[in-house]
Amino acid sequence: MPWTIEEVLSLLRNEYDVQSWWPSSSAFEVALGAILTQQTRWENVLLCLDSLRDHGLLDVERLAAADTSLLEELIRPCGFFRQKAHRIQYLCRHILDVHGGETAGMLQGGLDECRRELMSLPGIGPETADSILLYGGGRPVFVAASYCLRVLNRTGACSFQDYEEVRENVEQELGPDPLALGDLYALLVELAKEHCRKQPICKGCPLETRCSFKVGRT
DNA sequence: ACCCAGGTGTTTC
DNA sequence: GAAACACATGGG
Repeated sequence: MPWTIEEVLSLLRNEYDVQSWWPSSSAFEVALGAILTQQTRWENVLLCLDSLRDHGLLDVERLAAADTSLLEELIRPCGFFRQKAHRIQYLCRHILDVHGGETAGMLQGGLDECRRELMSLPGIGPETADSILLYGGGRPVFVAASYCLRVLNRTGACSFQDYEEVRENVEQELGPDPLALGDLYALLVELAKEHCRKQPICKGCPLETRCSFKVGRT
C-alpha cells in the first residue's frame, strides 16, 4: 500500500521539529539565504548573513551599492562566492528598479507570474524561487527538491518525476496551506540529513517499513 | 584524500 | 533532450 502525502507529513511531524526551520526577519533576508544556501550547508549561510548584518548590508539599497569585492569576501564561506555575489546584487537592482525596493511587493502578485519573474533572474531556478515565495512570501508553493522527490517516489506518495508535476501534485494534495507545504519540505530535508545521506540503506528511518532504498546523487 | 551540501547555467553528445 | 561539467568553501 502506498503512502499518501498527508501520511508522510503527519508521520514526519511526529519525528522532527521544524518550527523555526527558516529563521528570518524579512522577506529580503529569506531571498539572500535562498541564494547563499545553494549547494551549501545552512550553518555557513547563517555565518555569512551575520557578517552581512555586521556590515549593515542586510538592506536592498546598500547591498546593491556595495563594493562587489567586499561582498564576495563576506560570503566566501558559502562557496561559489563570485557567482553568488553577482546573483545577489542583480536581485537587489531588480527589486529597486521594478519594485521600488520592496521585496515583499515582488512576492505579492499572481503566483505563476511571480515564479516566472523570479526564475527569469540569473541564478534563481525553481528551488530558489519557490523557497523565496514560500518562506519569504508565505505563498502556497512546494519546493520539489530532488531528495524530496526521491522519498515521495519511494514511499509511493507521489509517482511523478518532473519538478513541476511533483510540485503541483503536492500542492493539490495538501491544499494551499503554506504551513503544511513549508513543513513538508523542511521535514524531508531533515529526514535526508539524518538518514538518507549517512548510510546506503535507511536504517532507523521513520519511513523504513515501506521505504528502504539506496541513495543516489542528488 | 575523498565525498558532499537546503542548485543553477553552460556545454556536449 | 539527457548527461557532464563548472562554480568553491568547509565539514565529515
